[in-house]
Amino acid sequence: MSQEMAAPSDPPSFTDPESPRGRLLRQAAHLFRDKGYERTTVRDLASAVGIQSGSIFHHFRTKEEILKAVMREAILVNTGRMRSRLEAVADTGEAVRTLVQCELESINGETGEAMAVLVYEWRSLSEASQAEILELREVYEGIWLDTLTRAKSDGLIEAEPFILRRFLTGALSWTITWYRPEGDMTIENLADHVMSMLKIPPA
Amino acid sequence: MSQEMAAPSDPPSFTDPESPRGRLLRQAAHLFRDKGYERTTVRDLASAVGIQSGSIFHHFRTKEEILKAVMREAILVNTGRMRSRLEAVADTGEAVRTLVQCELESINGETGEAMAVLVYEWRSLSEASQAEILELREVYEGIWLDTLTRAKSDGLIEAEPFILRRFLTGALSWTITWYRPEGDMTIENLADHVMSMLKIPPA
DNA sequence: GAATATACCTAGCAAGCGCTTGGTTTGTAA
DNA sequence: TTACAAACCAAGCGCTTGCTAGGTATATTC
Repeated sequence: MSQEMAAPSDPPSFTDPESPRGRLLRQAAHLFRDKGYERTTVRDLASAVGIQSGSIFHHFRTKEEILKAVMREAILVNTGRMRSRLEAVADTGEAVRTLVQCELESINGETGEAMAVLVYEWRSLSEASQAEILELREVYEGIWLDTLTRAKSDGLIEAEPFILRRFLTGALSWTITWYRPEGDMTIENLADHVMSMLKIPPA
Repeated sequence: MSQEMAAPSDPPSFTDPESPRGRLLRQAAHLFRDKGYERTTVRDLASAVGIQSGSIFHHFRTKEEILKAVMREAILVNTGRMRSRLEAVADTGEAVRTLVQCELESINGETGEAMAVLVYEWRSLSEASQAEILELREVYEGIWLDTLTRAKSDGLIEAEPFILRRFLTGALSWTITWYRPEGDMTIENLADHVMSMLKIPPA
């Protein structure tokens, strides 16, 4: 006789990538990015990790919860990395560059698929989940806005921090559609291009 | 006794917005943008235009063909408008500004919903349809690239036209997520911000 | 006034979907 | 050895989906 234990949902921290849950999240990010959330079935996801479709629901209560978890962990990882990189930086111009570089890495590095899912599959979240994820995003955006505001009062940039951040969000996130890390151009080169567009001189 | 006539697919030109097909396309753009293509059912679309779900297939052979038509007409309309506006412009800097302004209007004006669908629902097209739409996009992108290349050889911009165009694509298309035409900022203001970021002086 | 085309309706099929249920296997630790 | 939880399987339910079939109403054209 077996008893039902509710599938766990929001762990306090990151998921171990080698755990069954971690492998599931990685494959989910890949499939959701590749085919879109709605066009990815739980059967697709299950066979990608080599289990039966029903077994998914031992790890997550619903399909949507998988999507939410993918987004959640992506933001948490990238907010954390941004924070720790900023600690080593005093100069404001250098701080802006650090943020640009971090965001390019988020988008084009290991968490890239999850970040793309975050942008493209937003509407597939319920309103409750959207609010939950939005809260995490606001922490991330707060760091950006603080830094840009400092750059403005230091006279490094002319534009409104709000508007500049929005142009940057678009320009940087769009790199996922065309930038190929295996090509000639490095992420550092990319960041250089951005910085020269912003008229901020190298530190 | 009724005989089957295949539903029409690609008309030579634009669809009359007042025709049943036109109304369907407008509602489709709206719903696809609002809820996403996959989450919009033919029943949703039918009831939005006030007909039965089966009647949709009198006008389009498949649901995907509706998506394709939405994208097709959006590109055609905007390529046409861009072309005609450029005719009145000689100065290269002014030409760049015209393109920026046109694209902002495409994204935030009447065709905005269709343009958003073009960006967000790309993966819902079959490969064959993707190729078809890509051909139309390449005409549009050709105009951009010609103009930016001219601006570069005139010394107006420093960046590679290819890369600059990509940054611009991202930054401009992202405006749909935050810019509100009914607010204080006009599209001209927005274009001004972009031009100042590109260091191109007013004509 | 017969023929034809357009625009729609009613009813429903076949397939695919997320998810549930009840159970088995495997690993860990007392 | 027994106890127990985590990880998974096999089967399938109930519902929604895109789409089809066969028919009707109305307007236009010859």
